[in-house]
Amino acid sequence: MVLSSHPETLQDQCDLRTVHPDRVQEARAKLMGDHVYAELAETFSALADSNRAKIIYSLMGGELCVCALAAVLGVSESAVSQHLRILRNLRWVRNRKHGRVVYYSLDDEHIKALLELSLAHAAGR
Amino acid sequence: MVLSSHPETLQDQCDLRTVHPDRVQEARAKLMGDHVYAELAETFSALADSNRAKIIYSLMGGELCVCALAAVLGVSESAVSQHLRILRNLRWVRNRKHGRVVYYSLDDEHIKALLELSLAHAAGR
DNA sequence: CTAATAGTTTAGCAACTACGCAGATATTGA
DNA sequence: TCAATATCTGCGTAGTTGCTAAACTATTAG
Repeated sequence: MVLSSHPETLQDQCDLRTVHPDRVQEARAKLMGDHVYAELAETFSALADSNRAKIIYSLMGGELCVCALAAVLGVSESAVSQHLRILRNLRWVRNRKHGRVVYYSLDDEHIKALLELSLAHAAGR
Repeated sequence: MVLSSHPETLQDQCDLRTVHPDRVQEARAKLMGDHVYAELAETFSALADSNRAKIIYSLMGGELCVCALAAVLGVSESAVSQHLRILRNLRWVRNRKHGRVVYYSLDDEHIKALLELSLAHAAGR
């Protein structure tokens, strides 16, 4: 989409508070509540770590227990456990306890599409 | 998908290095190169900030200059400029210079779908 | 040229994050 | 019950991030 009040002359300066307050007002009006963006950021930040990305990708092949994930990633079980807690709190993964082993699996069908879109974007560089 | 070697008995302990090394091996083999996950994380981390999410959402309504974005978000132009650099480096936005005004707009059609998927995920809580 | 304006960059600081370590918890086999 | 195992939690440290203030660049008006 192109701005209707598209600036074409150099007189269109950026002192928008006096020249284009309407454009700012329009954009402000379209914004949703702050909590929406906070949630968005929180959701994405769960995926913004390479080890968590590896965890999710590994879980696409089926559920895995904590120590298997630790072995796959090559980090401590403690670190994996903490990553899994973050992912679990945001409902990206769920867990199933079997004896003293806890198996984790993906909990949302959106995750695959998100990864694919992100990879597609990164590939276009 | 369900594990083919799905553990069903308590004898299936988690000492995978001796009991289920194959499962770990399988998952390790499926992993892509480290740089892929680093890129994924980098891509998502660009969206993992509420102000950057607001910037992107604002730009969906059309291009805006830096000071307009600053006014919309209610933060300094410097802060906006730094956010825009991050988004630009990852090709989420592009800029167009007109006189001394720099207009930013979205540079990737994937971004809308990503936000929608993330919002859909967050909504399902 | 000079002053003013829009934007960028840099330095510094406070807040946050990921990790390993050590200890706590939960579950099972003997 | 006791020892072993799998996981989780609390804590300290190193590294990262986002913001402000100030300096710097680029462009334009006079």
